[in-house]
Amino acid sequence: MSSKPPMRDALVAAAFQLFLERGYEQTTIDDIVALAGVGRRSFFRYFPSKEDVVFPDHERCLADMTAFLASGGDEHEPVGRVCDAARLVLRMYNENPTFSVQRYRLTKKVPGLRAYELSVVWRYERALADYLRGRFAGRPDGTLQADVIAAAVVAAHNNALRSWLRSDGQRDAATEVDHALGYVQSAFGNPPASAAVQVQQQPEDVVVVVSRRDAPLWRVVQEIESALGRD
Amino acid sequence: MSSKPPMRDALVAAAFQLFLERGYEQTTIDDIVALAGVGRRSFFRYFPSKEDVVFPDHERCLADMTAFLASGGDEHEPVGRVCDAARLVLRMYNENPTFSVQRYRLTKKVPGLRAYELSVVWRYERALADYLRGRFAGRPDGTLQADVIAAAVVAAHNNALRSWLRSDGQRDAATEVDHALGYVQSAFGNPPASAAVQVQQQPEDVVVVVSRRDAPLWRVVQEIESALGRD
DNA sequence: CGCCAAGAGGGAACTGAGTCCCCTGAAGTC
DNA sequence: GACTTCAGGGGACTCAGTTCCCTCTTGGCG
Repeated sequence: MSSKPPMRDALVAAAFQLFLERGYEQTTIDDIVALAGVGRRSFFRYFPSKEDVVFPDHERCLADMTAFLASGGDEHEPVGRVCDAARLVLRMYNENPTFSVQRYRLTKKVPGLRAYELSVVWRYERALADYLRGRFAGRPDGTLQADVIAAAVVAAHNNALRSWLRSDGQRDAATEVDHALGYVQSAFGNPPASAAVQVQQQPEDVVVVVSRRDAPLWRVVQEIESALGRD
Repeated sequence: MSSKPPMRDALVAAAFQLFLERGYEQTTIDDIVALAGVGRRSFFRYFPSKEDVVFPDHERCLADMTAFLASGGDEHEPVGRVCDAARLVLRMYNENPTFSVQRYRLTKKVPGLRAYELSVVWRYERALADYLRGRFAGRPDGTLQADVIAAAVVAAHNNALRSWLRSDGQRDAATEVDHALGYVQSAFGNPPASAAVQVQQQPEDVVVVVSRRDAPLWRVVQEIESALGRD
């Protein structure tokens, strides 16, 4: 277990105090280190850039997510797995709601912080997409499907997250995210593994597909694709 | 028609020459303006930041996209509409393939440029999502669906775009993008136009779809979706 | 006890992006 | 011909981020 450096927390606290009372761009690194009572050099020891102090826990969360995805679990369904990985991010936000809401207000106002947040979110999305690419290896459009599903999961997660943040943490974050991710799973298939689909090929350039009405759409599409003989 | 300032183009040319021969971070603004034979102040007249010179045409393209989406077209199906909007971006890349490939190599290497590109892509995604939010107004999960579909369209577009850029522009960009967007439409869409598909509903919770083998997949999916009674 | 190695923290100078203010000169316009 | 206007330039300034080197502690070991 790594011991928590109090200096790092002191810098975050000092930074947010100044950001909130005078604005992000109006606060210099020197202001922060002066308030924290440390040297300017020490700031950059803990945070590689000024933006990083606004997202002090994302590095750890990203490591958690990659560890979660790397830790096997290949018996689970891939889309559900990345949805669970996305829930890890929500959990981090939920651990410190007031801080998350303050940061949300900040990033909403400052374009530079919005841009930085995008690069953070992008790394999460890459982690999910890379995992799905591994699981989809061999499928015809494996990387395409992996990228699209990862983007959809992140978008759904962020939609719910932001709606929760806008409510000042009043509503239930987990419920909102579950609902949003449910939409993605319904679109890309949370297969109940059974999926009763029968395919018969007939002559004359015609394909007949017989499907149970409640079969997941993606499963039907998969069968049609192979029946049509697309690469 | 706005007259094209040659100075702007000269700055882009000088910048890329130096970026390619010595690297992005190793090139200062002073190097660029010295090579272009203009004053340092003039650089920032045309480009608000050093990153902007790498994406000189995205501002115009984003304006084109918002104009396209704002210009009615509400008789068209929403998902197909945003797919067409995404194709505008591809068209811009395709207008200058060698430049696009050079820029791709650059952004792939320089983290700062990758981050900046994300903020550019994000603005496209917001434009698509805002349009869809308008079209989906009133639906239960309208904004959720809009955000997710916009993200999926952008991800599919970028997947195909990058695969084309990696091939040095050898493969056909339009074909790749059409295929990628077709996947998204098959997951979310109910698209337009013709295809020889017959649908018969039978009792007993079963659907039979008869399709010509060369029918476009998205069209088949559309018929299945409506046959299955999905909203 | 003295010595040394290592590492946390600090200070000062430097680079380079981006901003501000004001100057110059070359058009038009009346 | 005086006046405005505006693209362009020059130079000083701020601030983020880097580099180099210093100090102080800590702790191990002879």
